[in-house]
Amino acid sequence: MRTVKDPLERKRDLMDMASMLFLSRGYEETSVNMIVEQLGVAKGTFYHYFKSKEEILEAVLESYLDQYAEGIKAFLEESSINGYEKLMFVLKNILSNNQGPEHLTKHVEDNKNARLHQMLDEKFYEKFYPIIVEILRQGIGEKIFHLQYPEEITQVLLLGIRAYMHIHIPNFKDSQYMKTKLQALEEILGKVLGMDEEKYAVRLM
Amino acid sequence: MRTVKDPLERKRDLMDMASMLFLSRGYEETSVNMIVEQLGVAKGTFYHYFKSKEEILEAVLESYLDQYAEGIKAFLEESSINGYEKLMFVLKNILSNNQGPEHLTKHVEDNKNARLHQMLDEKFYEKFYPIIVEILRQGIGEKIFHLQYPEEITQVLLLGIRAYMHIHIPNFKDSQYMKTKLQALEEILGKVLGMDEEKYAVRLM
DNA sequence: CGCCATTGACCGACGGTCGGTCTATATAAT
DNA sequence: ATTATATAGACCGACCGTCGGTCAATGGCG
Repeated sequence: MRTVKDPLERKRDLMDMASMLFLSRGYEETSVNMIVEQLGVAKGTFYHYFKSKEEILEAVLESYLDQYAEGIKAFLEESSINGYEKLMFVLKNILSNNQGPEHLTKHVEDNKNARLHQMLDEKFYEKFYPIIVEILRQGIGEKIFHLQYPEEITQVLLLGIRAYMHIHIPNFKDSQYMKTKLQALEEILGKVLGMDEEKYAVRLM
Repeated sequence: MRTVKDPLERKRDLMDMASMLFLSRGYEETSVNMIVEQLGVAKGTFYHYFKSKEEILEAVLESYLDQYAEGIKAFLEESSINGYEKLMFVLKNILSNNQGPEHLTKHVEDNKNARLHQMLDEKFYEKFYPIIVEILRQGIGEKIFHLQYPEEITQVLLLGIRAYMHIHIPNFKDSQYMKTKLQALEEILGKVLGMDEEKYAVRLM
């Protein structure tokens, strides 16, 4: 049987199925054959739309992170709050984002998703770096933050926090453990951002 | 032709060859066949010593990082310097360690080494976390550092700094760029560690 | 009719397995 | 002390299923 679809729709179908399988079974453990079999299309169709398995991974992650980041950017632009409030909003959002690929993927062993995580980290950084830098600049202008290297600090924080929150060595059900992590983060951020402790405090909870 | 060797030596040979190939061609681009062909041994021999390609990667990285961390530990234990000096020593060492796998691997595209880097990061963290925490505790006892969450701060810093130093977006020959990165790091560390600015300053260069 | 989305048989390379061989050493018999 | 025998485990390479990827053929639609 041969069904011709709107190319955009077909591409979406492929990406959706790939996304589902990557999340439930891991990237390496998902074969191109599985994707096309589940969809009932031929392998050639897959390679008509994507030139490699890695390319569809990139497309899936790009699409996900674009949506995510655009949502946040839209909110920030239409609200006129200060840098401190913006930063708290974004950080809380990121930290509570145990929805999304990272979370759904958690039950799959990491070693079957090395490439996925690497690419996710890259794209996450790529999308959020400009947002955070902009916020820090605003906060510096407003004399709320006091720091000399907003770009570099954004880099360390973005990368460090992400990796930091991914460490779940102990029973990650333990909410006390998470609480301590967040408290420590508050201390670190307060210090690094150089905020006036009397007027502002990092509140992540 | 069949040559029987001391098993430890054979294992070393396999690990050395694997290491060389992983570094020069990348992990994914190195096949088990290449390793055994270069050594002139049969594939069965490889699987007699390692139960998977991934296992030899782990053995190689474990061996490398063990050596590295043990060297540092030995130095720290036989010297009786304060926490501040110890931390500077370790940080400089880590930062200048653009020798070692990370550096040698740089000319290979990262996407052919996702699993290698993931595992390297894990093992790096695993080996250095206890060292840094110990140093921070010492420095706190000596009233040099002032912070509440040495464990968590070590986590963020270790992970953040590593990822941070790996970003080489612009021409990484540009020493001014590296200098700015290090200056920013100095500022961050100074703040996070809560050091008395008059007596101590983070000096990474 | 011409275009291109779609098909699925096909390919080489890969990681990994397996039945079996060879040799060095320990043990027992002479 | 010397020789036969048994055991362990290092070593071999043909073989396997699966994978990502290719491509010539073909069917459907503007």
